[in-house]
Amino acid sequence: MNSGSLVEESVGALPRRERERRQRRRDILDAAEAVFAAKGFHAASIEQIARKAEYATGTVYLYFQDKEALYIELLGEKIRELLETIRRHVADVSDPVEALKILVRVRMDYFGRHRAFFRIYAREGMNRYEQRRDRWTGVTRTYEEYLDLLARLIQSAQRRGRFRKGEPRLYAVALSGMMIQLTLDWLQSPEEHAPADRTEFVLDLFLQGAQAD
Amino acid sequence: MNSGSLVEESVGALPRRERERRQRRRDILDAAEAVFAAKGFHAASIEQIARKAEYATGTVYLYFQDKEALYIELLGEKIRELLETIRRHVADVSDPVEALKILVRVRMDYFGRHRAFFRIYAREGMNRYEQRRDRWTGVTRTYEEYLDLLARLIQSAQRRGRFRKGEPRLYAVALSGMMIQLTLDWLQSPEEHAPADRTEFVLDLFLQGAQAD
Amino acid sequence: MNSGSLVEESVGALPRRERERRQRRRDILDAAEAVFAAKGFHAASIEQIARKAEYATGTVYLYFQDKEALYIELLGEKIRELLETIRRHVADVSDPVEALKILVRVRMDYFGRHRAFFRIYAREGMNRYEQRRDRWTGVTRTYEEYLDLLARLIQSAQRRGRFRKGEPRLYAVALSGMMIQLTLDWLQSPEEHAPADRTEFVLDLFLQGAQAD
Amino acid sequence: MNSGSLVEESVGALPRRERERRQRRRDILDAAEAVFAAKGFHAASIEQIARKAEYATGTVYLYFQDKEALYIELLGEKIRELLETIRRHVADVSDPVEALKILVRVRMDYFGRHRAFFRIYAREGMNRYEQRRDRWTGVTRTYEEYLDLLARLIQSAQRRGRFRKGEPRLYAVALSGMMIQLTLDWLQSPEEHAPADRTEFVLDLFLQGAQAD
DNA sequence: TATGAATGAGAGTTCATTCAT
DNA sequence: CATGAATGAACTCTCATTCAT
Repeated sequence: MNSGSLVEESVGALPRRERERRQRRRDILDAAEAVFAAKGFHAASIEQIARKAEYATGTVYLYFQDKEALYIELLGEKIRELLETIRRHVADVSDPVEALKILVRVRMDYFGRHRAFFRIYAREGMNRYEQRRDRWTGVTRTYEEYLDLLARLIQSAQRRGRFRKGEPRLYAVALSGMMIQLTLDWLQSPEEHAPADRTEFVLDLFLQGAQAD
Repeated sequence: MNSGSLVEESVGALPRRERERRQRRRDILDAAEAVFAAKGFHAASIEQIARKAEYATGTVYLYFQDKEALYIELLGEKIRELLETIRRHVADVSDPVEALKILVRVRMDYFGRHRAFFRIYAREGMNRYEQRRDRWTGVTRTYEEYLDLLARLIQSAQRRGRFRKGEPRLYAVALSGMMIQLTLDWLQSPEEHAPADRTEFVLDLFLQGAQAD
Repeated sequence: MNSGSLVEESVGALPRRERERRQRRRDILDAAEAVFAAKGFHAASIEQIARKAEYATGTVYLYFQDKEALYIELLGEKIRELLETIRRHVADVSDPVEALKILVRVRMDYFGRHRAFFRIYAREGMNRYEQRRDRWTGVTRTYEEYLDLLARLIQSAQRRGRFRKGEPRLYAVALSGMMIQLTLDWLQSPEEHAPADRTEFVLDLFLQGAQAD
Repeated sequence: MNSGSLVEESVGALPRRERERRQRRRDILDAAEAVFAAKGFHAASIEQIARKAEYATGTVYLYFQDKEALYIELLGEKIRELLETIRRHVADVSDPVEALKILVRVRMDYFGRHRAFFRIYAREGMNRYEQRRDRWTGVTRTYEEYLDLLARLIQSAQRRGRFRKGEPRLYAVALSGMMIQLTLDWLQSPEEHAPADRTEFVLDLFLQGAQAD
């Protein structure tokens, strides 16, 4: 029993080394999120990020190749997380309109809880810095997957006669735009309304706008 | 004749000095628009802007206090221009829904024709750099005026029973978000659709979404 | 007369702007020579060079693309100067052995007077830093021209039966090696001998070594 | 048996601890030779050397005080080795001219077989980095011993009337310079000649150059 | 004793801004 | 006024060295 537990010490968990390594990456990513959100890519400095994460400048470079790589990884991770959260919530829902409602709620909620990330996403989101555009393919692809998911739900609703005709991608983009702008506006205003209000507002507007006559 | 021309030199026009001064400002603003649009605020350099405008670096500083001031003035001017164009078109239209249609068309058209500006507006638009937030009040105010105009039209339509209830400002923001995102998407995609298509798409979606039952 | 002199003000000379520009380049090159000689390429810093030349760091970059470009230009210029000095002295000398004597004397003298340069030349001389090897072609070519000149004189002496057979380039390289090493040794020793002594020593050794039996 | 092996463990050899210690030093020195030769002192990094030797970065510092100490020790060891090889070959040769021939052949051969070392020796050889010149005394002294050996052979030949008069050290330095430069040139050229050719070339040139009339 | 992650000083380079001409 | 060379602070990134494990 004892020896067994000794053996199993790291079963089901990562070895300490790797665990710590990931923690530090996390620390840096979190600090980067805050700083990038506050200042944007260029105005943010590696030293600020390092200081905020309570590491030395050089340490950042042990975990990320350079400033842009850190930025991309941050964005990619967050978008992936959002996409996966949405997928999880939508997975078992067969009614596409119902699924859309859930998607909008999850997304508005996610943005409400990750304001720092949202600032980056909305304001500098798909900006590309430097020359190496290939580095961005991962992020771009994830973003496209998210749009595809939205578009497929809309298409599905159209086929069932619930939504009227029209290019599904355009509906997806328009819906996305409403959510982004309403969240941005909410972030800047002195929190009059709860973000939940805006969620239902978006849903009402979009669902009536898209519904079949 | 001679004396006449002497007198008329500055009749109905600004004195030469002032005229030239404005022309130079214009040159610089135009160059700045192109360069900021292509590279974003930080990556753009004053020297590039000056060279593009065919002036020396130092000259820029005779017309604008610093880089940020130039950026803000450019943005403010463009938004003001947009707002005034909209106002002109909407002025004599008494039906608020009709006015809204015109507003959307004018705005989508404006963005379609001022892509350089739109890149700035959408991507870095409301980003503030530096600490001095007060500098931005002018731009912010103009932007708010534009949103107010939108909101008032919506409120007007609500009062006439054409639109259903709901915070007018939220409708305004949502409509704005759709337009921005659809234009952005159009800028990045390989021009499948004409932007005009997207204009009518936005109108259909919004008007049905907002209409009273 | 007066007006004539006014017109001729810059005849036969460079305009002030260009003159000053060259002077500053000179200042920087001179400072770079001293610093590179004392520390070698890597250990020398742009800031040291700038400070020595009494300019700001950034100024160096107005005249040279980067650190390596400055280094290459410095080396190239000096070697070119040496080559031209030699050519000038040798031009009218028809006897190849006599020309060789002059060449050796000029070169030893040049090194004696440009010790800083010599340190660079001898110790790090043909080292290439960074990846861009093409940048070096100019310098390399000039150096090869110098070796060719040496080799041609030797070949000429061989044809006249003054020197014995053997690959002229090897004689050139060997002679070059003697001069370099003797100068290096002289630089490090407490100036016992005048460098002129070493010049005659090299000549005696080489000419007897190479002479036909 | 057991006790025997226990006893013999360190018979005729160093204790295991010390043996291992020396082995590690060797490993590191060998790796350092390759890396320094390929990149030069500054561009080489301790981490590269450690990785090449298959140790961790920190381990290098258990065996050498710092980067410069490692560099100096490497150089010193190699020069010592060369000096000893020469001494061994020359020890029993009574004719100084014969001994010189052997010396040149051994040295050219040594350089041909230790190109990595030669690159260091010739290109950065006597460069000193940092301020602490005293660290270099060991290397310098060994180098001087080598030059002395050369000079003594020459002096000996002079006394026997085989070589003409002249400062023996200058002959030594000149001979050294020829060898260095010819080897360098050979390293850079597309191996036309075998290095052995150059060895005989050096001997011919020097011996005839130095011989008494 | 060996490890290798963390450190942080220091390097090269850029560019907003100033100012003598 | 217009110019554009000079400035120097600030930034990204590297790497010799240290030290907890």
